[in-house]
Amino acid sequence: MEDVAERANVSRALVSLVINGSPKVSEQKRRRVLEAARALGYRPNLMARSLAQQRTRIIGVLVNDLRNPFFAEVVEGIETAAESDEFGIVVLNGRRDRSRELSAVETLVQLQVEGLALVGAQLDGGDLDEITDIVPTVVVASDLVGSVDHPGVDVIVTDGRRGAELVVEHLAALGHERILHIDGAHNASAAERRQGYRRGMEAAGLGGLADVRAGGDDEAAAFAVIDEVLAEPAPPTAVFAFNDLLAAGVLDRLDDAGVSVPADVSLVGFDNTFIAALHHLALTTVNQPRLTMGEMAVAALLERLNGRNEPVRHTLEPELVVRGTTGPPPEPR
Amino acid sequence: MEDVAERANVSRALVSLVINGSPKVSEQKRRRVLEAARALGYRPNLMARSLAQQRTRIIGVLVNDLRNPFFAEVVEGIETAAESDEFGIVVLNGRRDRSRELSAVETLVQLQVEGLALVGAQLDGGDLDEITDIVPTVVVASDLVGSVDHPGVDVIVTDGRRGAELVVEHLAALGHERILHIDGAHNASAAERRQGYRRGMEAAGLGGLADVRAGGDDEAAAFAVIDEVLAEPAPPTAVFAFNDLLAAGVLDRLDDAGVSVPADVSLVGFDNTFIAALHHLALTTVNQPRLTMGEMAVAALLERLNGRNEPVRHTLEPELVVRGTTGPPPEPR
DNA sequence: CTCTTTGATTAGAGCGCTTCAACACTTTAT
DNA sequence: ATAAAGTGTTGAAGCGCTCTAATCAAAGAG
Repeated sequence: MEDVAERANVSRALVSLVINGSPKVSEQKRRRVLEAARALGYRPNLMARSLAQQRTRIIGVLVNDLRNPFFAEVVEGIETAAESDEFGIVVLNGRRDRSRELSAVETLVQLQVEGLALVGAQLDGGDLDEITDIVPTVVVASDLVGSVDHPGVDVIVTDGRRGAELVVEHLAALGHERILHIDGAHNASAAERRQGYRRGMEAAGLGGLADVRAGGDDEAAAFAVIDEVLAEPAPPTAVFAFNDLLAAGVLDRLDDAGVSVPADVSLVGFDNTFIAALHHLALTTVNQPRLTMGEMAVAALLERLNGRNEPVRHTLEPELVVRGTTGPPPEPR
Repeated sequence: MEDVAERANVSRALVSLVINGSPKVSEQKRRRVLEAARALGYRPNLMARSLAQQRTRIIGVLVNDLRNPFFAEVVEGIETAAESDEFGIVVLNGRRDRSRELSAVETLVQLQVEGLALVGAQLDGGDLDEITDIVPTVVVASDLVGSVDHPGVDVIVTDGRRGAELVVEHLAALGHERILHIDGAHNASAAERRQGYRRGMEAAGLGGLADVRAGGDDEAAAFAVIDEVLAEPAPPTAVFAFNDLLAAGVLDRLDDAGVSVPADVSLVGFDNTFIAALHHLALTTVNQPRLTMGEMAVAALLERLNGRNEPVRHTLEPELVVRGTTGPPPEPR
């Protein structure tokens, strides 16, 4: 910067003004400065700028698992929205590990991000106690334990309970009774969907048949469960998996076992990722409006930055997407 | 920091030493400082630290498209490797748009990243001319035009030419002659695969039948092409798609048209993403060792930081993964 | 008891930028 | 003419940290 100033015969202060597009700089000097900057290949140091300005215009994003297309798309939504408000984002990947999530959040805070978006995070409310008085935080696509009454945390979720109910209603209407739920284990939205599943079963008069088994968040987690239930005397006629990835795993395993879908067993996923839409899977699933979620997350953070102080909670409506993996149960023999 | 120093009755310098784990601090003061820091909820400001230290320990990652699981996994590889060398990464998403890539690179440079990893970038060599004298750069999973003889750029790629040849060899061996290639359009590795396809066709004595059509990088791009070729008098008996996503789109469209795979048409993808492995697709494809690629990318950057000056180029071997979408061509009627 | 050595601590400059108050000009009003 | 107001420019302080060189205290050597 020094060099640029010298070359353009102006002060460092003026260079700063030009770079930041201040209106009160004469056209002549502006040109001189810009030219000098170009000639020298000058690039402002964002670190120094942030330090001096006391703001970074960066939103920190912690994402549970980048490999899950659902999260990747939520992040794209966040990025797009942030961009149009002149914010940048820094994405850190928790890689399905809670302790990594914790240290990632710490890193983001130290980076002085102005807002924190936790996408599908597994943290619990307590982990955030300190954080939230420092930086506005929004939890997206997962419902942290304890975040409910956390005054510093906004929440953007699809109503997982309702989504799960829709699934059960759909399956029950088709005539299914033994509906198994393979859950998302430690995954943050697992509890909610589990609860919705249970409620749905009760509502359908199938409360006694409710059966939840521990899954996880990717295909592999499904294998063991499927092997297990197929060996039982009365295997389920329908499976509701925590998400599409898990459902894809279920589908694979059922395939291996020679069980056909939906003739023998119906299958439902969650998230409506592009995988579900592939014709060869044609997975019945529950849609979450991911781009909207990303946008709302950014909107919530900006409102906080503009002074809002009460927590906000947006619950979006899930939508059942019926494709080819659900049908009536097989005739009992 | 000031406050911490005061509370612990020491100088700011000592606080710095403690925070950075310097060995020459008495146990007593270390304790005092740490306690004061905890009590005050002190968090070092990474911006300030980087500015003072003149280093960031950050590797900038530009990724072509986060929604493509292939790239997401390369990024995970990079992140893992970086982490074990005590580097952090900042991921920016080009979202399939070259101008966005350009500005993302600019942002990363201004962020003072110590290394730049371009994953699947569409930039061309010229875009990087200025950049590479500033920061070590490695191009991963794509071959930028002009990067070949760019002394400041390292390259980590799977041999796309060879991969494409493997595909054609496989199809030709099965008896296919009319093998269509739907390419990756502007995608950076498209040219290489196209070339490999052409060579493979020549080698198999099918040079005259080589047929390349413009695709893109996701499912949608495939639709138009499939509609087009199916309407032609002699449609292909095999399709080699630029990547798995594209192949999934092809599969969908063939399905719609009542064309069965592999009985009527064989189909091959590229990348061996988890999608290809789903039993219901069982896509024959070409594997790229993505985690290894990520690791090698980081390794290359670190070598640069340690003084290496000649460019390095690692070409990894692709591997054909035969699954269920390829078989002999239908008997001519 | 003084002199050196060693180890622990600190003052202060500096990292690259922004920004505020002050300054030198011009222009307009009086 | 002079004062007031407006423009464009600049010097210098300060953002939160690190790090070198200097200082101080304690221990060991002579």
